Amino acid sequence: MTIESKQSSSPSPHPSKVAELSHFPNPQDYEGRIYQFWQDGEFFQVTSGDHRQGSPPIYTILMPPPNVTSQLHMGHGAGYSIQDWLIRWRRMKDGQAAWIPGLDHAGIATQMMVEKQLQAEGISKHSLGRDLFVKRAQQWKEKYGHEILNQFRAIGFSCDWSRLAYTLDNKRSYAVRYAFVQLFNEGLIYRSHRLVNWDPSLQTALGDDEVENRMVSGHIFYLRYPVKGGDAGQWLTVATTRPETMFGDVAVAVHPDDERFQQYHGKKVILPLTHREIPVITDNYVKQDFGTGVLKITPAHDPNDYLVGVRHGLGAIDILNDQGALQGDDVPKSFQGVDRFAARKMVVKSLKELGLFQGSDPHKHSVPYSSRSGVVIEPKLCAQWYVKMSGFAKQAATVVRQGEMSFYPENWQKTWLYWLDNIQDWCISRQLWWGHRIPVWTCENCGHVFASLEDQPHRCPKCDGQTFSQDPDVLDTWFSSWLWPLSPFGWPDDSNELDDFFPSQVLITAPDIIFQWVARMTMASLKFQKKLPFKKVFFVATVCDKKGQKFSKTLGNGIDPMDVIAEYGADALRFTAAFIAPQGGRIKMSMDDFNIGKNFIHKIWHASRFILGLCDNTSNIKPLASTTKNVWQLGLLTELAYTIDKTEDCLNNFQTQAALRTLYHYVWHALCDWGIEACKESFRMLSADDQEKKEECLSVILFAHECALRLMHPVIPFVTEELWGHLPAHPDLPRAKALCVSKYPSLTEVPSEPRVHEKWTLMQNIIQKIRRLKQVYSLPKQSYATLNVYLKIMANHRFEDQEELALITRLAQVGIVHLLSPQDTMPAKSLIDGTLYFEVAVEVGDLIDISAEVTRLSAQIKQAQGHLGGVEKKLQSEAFLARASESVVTNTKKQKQQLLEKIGSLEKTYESLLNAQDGGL
RNA sequence: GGGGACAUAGCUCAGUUGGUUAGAGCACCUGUCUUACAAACAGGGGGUCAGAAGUUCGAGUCUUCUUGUCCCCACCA
Repeated sequence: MTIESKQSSSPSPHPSKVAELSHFPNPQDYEGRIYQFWQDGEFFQVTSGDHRQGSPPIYTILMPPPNVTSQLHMGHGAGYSIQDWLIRWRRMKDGQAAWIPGLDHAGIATQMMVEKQLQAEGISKHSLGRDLFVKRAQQWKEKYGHEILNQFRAIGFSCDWSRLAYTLDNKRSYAVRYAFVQLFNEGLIYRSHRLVNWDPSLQTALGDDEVENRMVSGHIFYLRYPVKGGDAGQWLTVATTRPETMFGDVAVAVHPDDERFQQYHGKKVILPLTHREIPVITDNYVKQDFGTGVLKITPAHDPNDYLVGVRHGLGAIDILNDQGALQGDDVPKSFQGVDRFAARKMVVKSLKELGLFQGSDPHKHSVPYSSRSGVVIEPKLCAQWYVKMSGFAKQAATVVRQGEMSFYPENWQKTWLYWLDNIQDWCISRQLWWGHRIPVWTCENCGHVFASLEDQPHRCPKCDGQTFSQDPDVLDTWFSSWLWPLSPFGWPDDSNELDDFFPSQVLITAPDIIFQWVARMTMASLKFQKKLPFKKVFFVATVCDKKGQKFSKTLGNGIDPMDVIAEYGADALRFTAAFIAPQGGRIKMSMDDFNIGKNFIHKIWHASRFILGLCDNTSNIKPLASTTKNVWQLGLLTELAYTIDKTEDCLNNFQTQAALRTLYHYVWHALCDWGIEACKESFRMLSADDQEKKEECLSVILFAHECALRLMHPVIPFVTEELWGHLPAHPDLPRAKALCVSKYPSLTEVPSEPRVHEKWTLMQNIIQKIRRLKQVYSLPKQSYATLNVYLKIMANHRFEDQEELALITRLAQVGIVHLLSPQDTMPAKSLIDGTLYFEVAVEVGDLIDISAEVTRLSAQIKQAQGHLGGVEKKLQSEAFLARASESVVTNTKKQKQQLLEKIGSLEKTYESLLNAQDGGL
């Protein structure tokens, strides 16, 4: 079924087609109504299964599901606007396109928001209990999920709402369990006791990607550890940024070759404050020239020390509890329960009292922070679940190396490969309550540990036992996100939907989740479906404030899309976001920028008003094929054809900014500045009874205008849909029920003639030069209607048609334009300008003193001669003639000829001006 | 330390196999309420393309270095 055959049977969304458009577009008058119309028409819903009867596969884009932590910000607004642009474009082009909407439960981020909320209410999460806490989180999700969906509609996103998926709903949860169980049974998920990133505030392990390293100005402290059996005052001085971890020290290490410490090899030192004895070990890891050359080894609280500890079989002493306070048998009584930062000061103070503190130096170093809670991460030894990544990473790297998957901009490839080639296993367990519960069970009878697809397993696979305990932890939120290319389509059940929508065509997302999300989706799809989830990944720009700082809640520098919509309208938001978004990199955005979009909408609104006005007098609109097209008409249509061609080319390569600039130029300049203005003049020149010619004008301008609406619709859907409804249909542009499902203009449907376009451009240049002379020399306005203008054409275009000269005359607002042959002499007392292709003279007589023009003309001649000099030098160079391509040489020769002609003509004019000046004196 | 960039008009940025005299939007200046649009129209001014060297007949574009800014990854206690 083609779109065009769905002829209008539903009521129009518009109150009245003949109603005058208001003077100023007010988006609030129509945006809500239009969106309702789209929804009622179900225009964005995709019927799956259609394509298997011979239609092409469905063009699909997966929306990166926004977190339900809070409402959307302009970062979403900008990134999603681009997606909606592309999906609307494809829908109009192909007849079907699916944008799959979703919401992400955002495990840790949402849990934190709920905890904060509880804290504000004075409720502790533990007193509330797990079940009630999850209920609170669900309420949070309902509230913000609802708000987000409202925002989507307000911005005009054309998602297929019937396919809305949520990472924590039943189907998606089943997919998560299925994936987990499969990987578990294959041995790709395992449990391991090792050092993890611990967030003492949220009291959970974090993935490496949830840790943010910040440069901090701190101190490096020098602590003296007395040597066992040594003289009083004999000690080794260690350098550390974390004195409070000394109770967990298991050794001090020096470099084996460090001559300063040879005598201590094999000896022991006494840990101050606890009097525990620890060995002096040697390890190449120690840098002799850093600090004191003596390193304290604290395996339980430092990743590097951990490795040293493992190498030397030292064991580890954990001295911190889950909240980050000191605790344990090795911690002296007075330090028990003291927070790590308070303990730092206490240790320094105590050592000072003992004379074992040797001072401190300011020290800049990087400190890991939780990107969630913002507190300092504590490395902690504990058991967590991991996914073995090496196999996944290899595959994901290979597909990119072999060019099966590509990035826009492509430089992300290196980042991708570097990460995958150095990948660490993925820690997927979190000590949280909000998320997918880990489907691992322990049989209480035999102790067997197994993963289960069932909500509640019935019997132990090993001993038939019937009571089990489930792992209390939940999965990393990305463990559901990485299934996103599959889970919205019924996976893992055998599903036709999957055939329809998997793989999708392109992923459009922010570059900062390339590892967490993009890479892992690639891995999951390759693993579970043996296919890439998408072959192209387009990274949108990051939205920042004017200073280049990323929008953030804490800084309060963000822009709320709803504020933008209230002040400027959704179309202005979308247009502006697309217009200022660079290719990659960052968008520096401020509220004022949305005037760009607002102005454009204003412009297209008024163009429509004008054309609607023309339609009032003429009911008959001819097909284009039946019209004889004059220069501006064919010129405009050709420009339209170029625009269609270039836009398509840009969009295919995700060059959205170039595409939008092309469209902007067409609408504002080609259509409004030149097309409509020429159309007005044509109407004025035609006699009242020349109805046929007027109908031809109308046909062309209406066609060019409706194509503009169609071309712009994916970017500014509301205003174009609204205007489209007011304008009469053009016979060459069949209409569907709505603009959003009408056909996108295609090159083959637009008459074009490059030679005529060239001529129309030449005429525009001539008109601009004449206007320039009038204004630069401040000719009195009263004289305009009687000005004589002389025109020489050197380009290969003929101006025999009086209508064309008349059009120049009218658009340039002069009295009359006379055509001269290139050999003729320009009249005396005139102002001259031109290019290589033409020359114009505005005869001014004694209106103004032309001595200034004499000076300007001589400067012009000089400039042209300079240019000629350069060209001649090129042509005299044998190297140039020998090595430059033939077309370049030909062009250069042609250029030389044109320059010579121009200079000749200018000199002639110069002479006559001089004579006129003399004569006038 | 490793990697990725960026540096073009006052501001934000285009400039995709090197090829006429480098463009746009905003801002600025001048004129105009010309019956779609003053949120507009018409016109104008403004850039030794960060600096240096090299490759080339020819460099904003390619190579190297220098300077300045940003991002990512890793991390020395």
